[in-house]
Amino acid sequence: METTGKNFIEQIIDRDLAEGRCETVCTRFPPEPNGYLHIGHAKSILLNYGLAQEYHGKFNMRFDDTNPTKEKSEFVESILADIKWLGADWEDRLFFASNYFDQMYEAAIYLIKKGKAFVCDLSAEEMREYRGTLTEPGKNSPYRDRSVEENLELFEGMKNGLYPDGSKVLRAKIDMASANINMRDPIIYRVARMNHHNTGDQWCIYPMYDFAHPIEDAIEGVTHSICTLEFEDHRPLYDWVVNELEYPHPPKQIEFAKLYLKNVVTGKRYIKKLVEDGIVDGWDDPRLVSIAALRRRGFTPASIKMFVDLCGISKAQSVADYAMLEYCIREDLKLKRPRMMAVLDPVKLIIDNYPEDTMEELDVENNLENPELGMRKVPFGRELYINRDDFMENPPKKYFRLFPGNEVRLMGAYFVKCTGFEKDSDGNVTEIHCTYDPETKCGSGFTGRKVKGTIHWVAEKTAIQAEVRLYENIIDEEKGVYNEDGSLNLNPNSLVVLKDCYMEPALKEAGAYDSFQFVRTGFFCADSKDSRPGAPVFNRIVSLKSSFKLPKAE
RNA sequence: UGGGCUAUCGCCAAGCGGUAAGGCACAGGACUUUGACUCCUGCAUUCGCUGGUUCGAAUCCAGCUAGCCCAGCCA
Repeated sequence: METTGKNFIEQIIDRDLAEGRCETVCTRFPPEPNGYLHIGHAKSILLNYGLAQEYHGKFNMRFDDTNPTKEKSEFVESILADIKWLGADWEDRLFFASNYFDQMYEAAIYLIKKGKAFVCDLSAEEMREYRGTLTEPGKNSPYRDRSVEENLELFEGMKNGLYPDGSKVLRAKIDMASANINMRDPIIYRVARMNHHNTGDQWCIYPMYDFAHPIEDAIEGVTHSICTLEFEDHRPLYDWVVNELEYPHPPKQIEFAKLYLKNVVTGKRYIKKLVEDGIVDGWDDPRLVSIAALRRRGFTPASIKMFVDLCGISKAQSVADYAMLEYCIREDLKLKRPRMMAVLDPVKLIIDNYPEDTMEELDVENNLENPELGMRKVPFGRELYINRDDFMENPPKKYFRLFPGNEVRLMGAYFVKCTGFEKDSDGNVTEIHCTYDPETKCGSGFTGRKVKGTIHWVAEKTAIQAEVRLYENIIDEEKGVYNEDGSLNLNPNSLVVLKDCYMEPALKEAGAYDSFQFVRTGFFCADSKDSRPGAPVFNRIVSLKSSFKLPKAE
């Protein structure tokens, strides 16, 4: 389960430490508060936090809030809550890029004085024309050679609100002929009157990411600034900024591949659109893979950590199998939680030789693999519900659940032998009849004979009935969530499956029954909104992994 | 026809010149009060392709090919 070697980032850190480029390690997670976190962010959070732990360094939490139009306080709250839930601890180091606006402004002035930045009056369209294309170099702005004094005055004017939005920008003076478009005199400050969630109306100029980010890292003493692959082209600019600003211990940017999940909508942009279009109920809709949704559908922090570790860190574009995520939650829960019985798609089972009007309380182990979880009482009677697919009128070979003449074990109870069944006019099985053998009671030590099948059941009289919403993950990655014309490429009606469900009464004492976790494979899950730590799990959490397959017809 | 990055089993992923780890998935078998779990077993003569260097190459060199990212006053 553990990988043998260190990942490439650890190798870089080891080298930096060994060669004295840094003495300690400081990482950070710097989201823009413009949406909820999802499984991909979990990778970054756990990577950064894990590295800090591993090297006994620090992990900073920082909001990269330099573009107020998209940002909201609602998102900073949810992001903080999700990170806490995941278990990453920033201690007392919660920062906002917006708190560094003064220092960024000073840094810009420093650059102007060095002759490395200039105020440009080109319009956005003109700027685009001057920038050149991927294959052709750009050309210098006519404002590029303004004097330091003029630039200083103009920049101060920008800050003081002398110029309308979009009329002037501050640009780094680098190289308009660079093959890297990011180096073609990039904009580092813009004029924009926007209300900022943190600084209000204090500023009418805002720094751009490429200028702000390295400064934020440098101010905080971040040693390794880990981001995703699409920023590789920005690294030369990142380095340019920390160099020109002459920071004594410049931070280093390292890029790694994002995490994509097969058959699942990953990507904040799509998730956001699904939420905004009302296709899903909200950011925590269980069909999504936002952290909030994952939590609601019953995933644990440990399972997500395990998943991220299993996926590994590399620079190769990768799409993880959803099966891996499911493996992690099964693995995490199987020994920790009581496993209880429930019946979906119920059909009645009547034990003809069991006395009417009699109920008995059976003692059943909560988790066969972990006796420490204790026992519970499960009521048993003459009439039960079993899963419809646990019975077949004409079973194929190697079907060893219930069929006429066959004997199976009712889990935690007795052996029962099928004696017959009834159908309605449509041919649907309405009830199944059987007889039980009192000697075969569980725990009695009966060894007289064996059965191949064990099925789950719930006593009719005491069953808790509920409608369970099973959700199907949204999306087939190959087709995309949205078509090119913007229309939705999936049928919303197929996403939620309502199931009539009967559960054993012990669940009531264990908590609300909607905290019962139906973590299961096949892209289904149930809404576990109020899932508490330690909530029971569906007894067949693992057995549903591979349900009985019919032999292939020749 | 520009620049950057990537390429090892169906999916992740180690490997860093000495003769292809591991996990998921899958397939057999044993065990079994969950067709689960657990336990065995199998699963790349081969590392995108083609050449070259070398006693020896997934690892070095050259040339191809494929995929991803970049022309926001977004991050």
